Amino acid sequence: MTKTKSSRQILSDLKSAGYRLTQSRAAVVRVIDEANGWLRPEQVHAQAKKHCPSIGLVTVYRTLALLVEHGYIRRIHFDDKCHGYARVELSHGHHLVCRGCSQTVEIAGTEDLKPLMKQVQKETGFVIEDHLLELVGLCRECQPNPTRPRSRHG
Amino acid sequence: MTKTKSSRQILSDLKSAGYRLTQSRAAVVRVIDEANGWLRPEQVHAQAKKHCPSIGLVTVYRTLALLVEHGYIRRIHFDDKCHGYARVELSHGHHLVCRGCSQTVEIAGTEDLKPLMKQVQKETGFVIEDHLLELVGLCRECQPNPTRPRSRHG
DNA sequence: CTCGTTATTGAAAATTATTTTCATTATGAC
DNA sequence: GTCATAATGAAAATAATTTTCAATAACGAG
Repeated sequence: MTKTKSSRQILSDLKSAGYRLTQSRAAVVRVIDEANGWLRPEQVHAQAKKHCPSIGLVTVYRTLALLVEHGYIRRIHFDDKCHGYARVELSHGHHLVCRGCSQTVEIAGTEDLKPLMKQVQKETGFVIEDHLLELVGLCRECQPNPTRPRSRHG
Repeated sequence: MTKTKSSRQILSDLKSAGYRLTQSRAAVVRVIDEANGWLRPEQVHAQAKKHCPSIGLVTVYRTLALLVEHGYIRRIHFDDKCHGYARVELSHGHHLVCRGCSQTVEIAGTEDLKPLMKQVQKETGFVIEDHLLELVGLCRECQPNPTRPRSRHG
């Protein structure tokens, strides 16, 4: 249902909104658009440099914030201090994270949440616009060896 | 189903696991136990000081990490850099965040996710141990005035 | 196309949550 | 009580993110 906007469309939207159409912004938007999962700011920066070699990490942060602000992308939270960013459509996929090896799998099936959302809307009066589900567990390979890795804060 | 362990029980579990039973730890565990929602490390520290005036923020962090490690509490993520911690039982409640005023509401009803979890386990081979659902929307009060607040990164 | 205004940028400094280091303290076994 | 050592607190270190500010580039007017 929620159709992701193309790079071009996002840029033209921003232009209409009064923002200047800079190479840096084009680069970041393009990177996000072409990625098929979430990216950390550093990764966005690395990729964006290919299209706009002079772009700085600071501008990446600023552009990401702009895109979040305008609802084109969504911020994703992780256990360590790093955040990730993904196109809005992608962030709707559920997240399955392995506690053992940290691999992350995207799972479809937002449909299953519909009834829950409806119920919550009724009970709380909130209008729900977005959701993010993170499941944590052990993948097949880590199950025989469920060592709890001294999570990245050590 | 998931019954929260009492302060006392957690402490005695830790003792059995070979950890020393210090005043600092007792204080942190007690604070977490008495809170009826999530707390940021700073808040835990402030509360814990009432029971153990000498406790330092560093020890709070260490104790929280210990409790997470052993599965007594769960870390919760926020848009800004601050994390929150809550008893496991609480963290299983779903999270409803208002995009307008940032208020966060805990909602029960993990049951609705059971079928989804089962399906995912079957499809992916993961053993799912925990989950975190964040719903984002607008609360009743913010609905008439859906100004997007320059999210806390400014 | 050129010029001027001004939004945007990059680099470096600043900020802030969290972690590490290490000398000191307090817990628990004897 | 005494002792070995896990645990602590203070300060320094770290790392992601923001802010500052002079330099640059986008784009509307001419």
